[in-house]
Amino acid sequence: MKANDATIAASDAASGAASGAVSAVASASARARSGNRRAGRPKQRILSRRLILETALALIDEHGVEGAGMRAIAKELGVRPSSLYNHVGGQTELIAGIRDLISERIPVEPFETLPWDAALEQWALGYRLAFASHPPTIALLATQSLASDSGTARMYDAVAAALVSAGWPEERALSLIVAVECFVLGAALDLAADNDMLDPGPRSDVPSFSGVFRARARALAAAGRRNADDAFELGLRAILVGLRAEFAALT
Amino acid sequence: MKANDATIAASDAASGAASGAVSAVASASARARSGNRRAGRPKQRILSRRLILETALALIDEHGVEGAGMRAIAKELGVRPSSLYNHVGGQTELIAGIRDLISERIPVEPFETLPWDAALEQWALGYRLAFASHPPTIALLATQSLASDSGTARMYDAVAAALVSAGWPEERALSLIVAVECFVLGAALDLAADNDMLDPGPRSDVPSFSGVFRARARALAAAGRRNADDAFELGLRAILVGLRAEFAALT
DNA sequence: CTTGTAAACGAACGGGGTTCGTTTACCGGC
DNA sequence: GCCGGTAAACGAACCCCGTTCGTTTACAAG
Repeated sequence: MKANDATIAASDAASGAASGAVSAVASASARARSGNRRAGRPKQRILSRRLILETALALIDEHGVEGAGMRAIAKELGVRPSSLYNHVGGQTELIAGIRDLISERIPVEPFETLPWDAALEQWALGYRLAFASHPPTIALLATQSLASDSGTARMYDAVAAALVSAGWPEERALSLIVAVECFVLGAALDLAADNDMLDPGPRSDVPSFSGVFRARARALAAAGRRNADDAFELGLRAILVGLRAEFAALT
Repeated sequence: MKANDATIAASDAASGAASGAVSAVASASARARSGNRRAGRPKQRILSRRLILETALALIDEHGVEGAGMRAIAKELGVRPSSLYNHVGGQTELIAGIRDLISERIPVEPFETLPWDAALEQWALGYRLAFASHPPTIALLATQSLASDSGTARMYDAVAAALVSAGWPEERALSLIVAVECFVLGAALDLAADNDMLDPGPRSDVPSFSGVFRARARALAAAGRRNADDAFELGLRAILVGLRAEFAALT
């Protein structure tokens, strides 16, 4: 027993009576409660794996990947960091969970109705968009293996089934998927970077680079388009043209 | 003055006399000296910016990106962490330096002799290879802006000059470069991942995925090729086919 | 010889992920 | 209806990290 138990119990009783007033700032997703909670299992569950993952994702979107550490998530949920470990195994497992959360939002329905090449295009667009909404996760996704990542596996399954039934040989389908995925992930990284991350500035030792940079900036500004989008569309179109040619050469 | 100054001085004198025996494990690149060095400027320089960067890169290659922190670099060099800050501004600057080190090794000579499409292919191969040798840096590179990154800018300059003089419109050259780069970086990430990171294992809920995974594994094992290489070659070929078509449509 | 600066050390600081023991609530069996 | 086991919170550590700051020494310039 510690000396300040009385104080804690008192403050907890107060928060129990007037909890509405104390946690008045509670937002749509459970916000931090300023009143301390005393040790022991709470009367009603506070955390869940799902809630933790979604809070983490929200924090990433708000403050970037540095603002979404274990301690930050706990703070956002009005909880001690150690409590999180009752629901998730650790940070790497948490990251895997977040990735799954995002992967599930990539639509694969196009493969059910469209021809393989058009569906592939839609898939690439959706894939990039899903991660574009959460830029900082891309590096994490890319870094970490997705061994038992069920959501992502299911996505691959849908794509693979469509490609095979469209006529692609079984042993080539996965490389095709991975190739497109490489481009999409690279494009997502590009999207996460600063829009003028390539700006050579006033340097004079790279005239050709400065020239094409400014020429593109002018052209895209006139059309009201973003740099990254232009490159993505160009690349995706090129890949699809090439894949169609490859497919035609199969028969 | 602290209480244990005598001890430190004594141990230092000993290492001065028998330093050869103490640091017998010194490898080709300066390895850690086990004998303590006393405070104060050393008689001959120990560190330099270049040495730190190269040590960091070597450590990344050996132990991955987690084994290449400030403290680890210092240990490898037989130096205290704080000493590094006399030569590099911090970790982010250090990462930028490493990236520059790698970028400089991507050959751009092909653009001087080959036609634009063949040169682009060689460039992509060299680009991927340069980062493939240092997998963990890819995520770092992708994460961090390369504003005043001179080495990389010079690389872009060479590529841009060749494309424009080959007939590509100035305002499209950069998007072309970025598109190819997206694919290459994505492929490099793929290369950094586990070779069987996609292995669905014994799951039964993703039959098509399991099917194409095993079919590819069998086919590539028979041919003695790596998964990532197959996808990269397929994708690069496709992109080049598409870009040639785009180029032909220009005129 | 003095003075300034460069380059090392060593002790801290703040913040991160994680672990472990404690406390309390609930749930299922005697 | 008690009673033990388990779940879920707390809180206090632990160790690692990047970084800063003051100190100490070597050397070079006036």
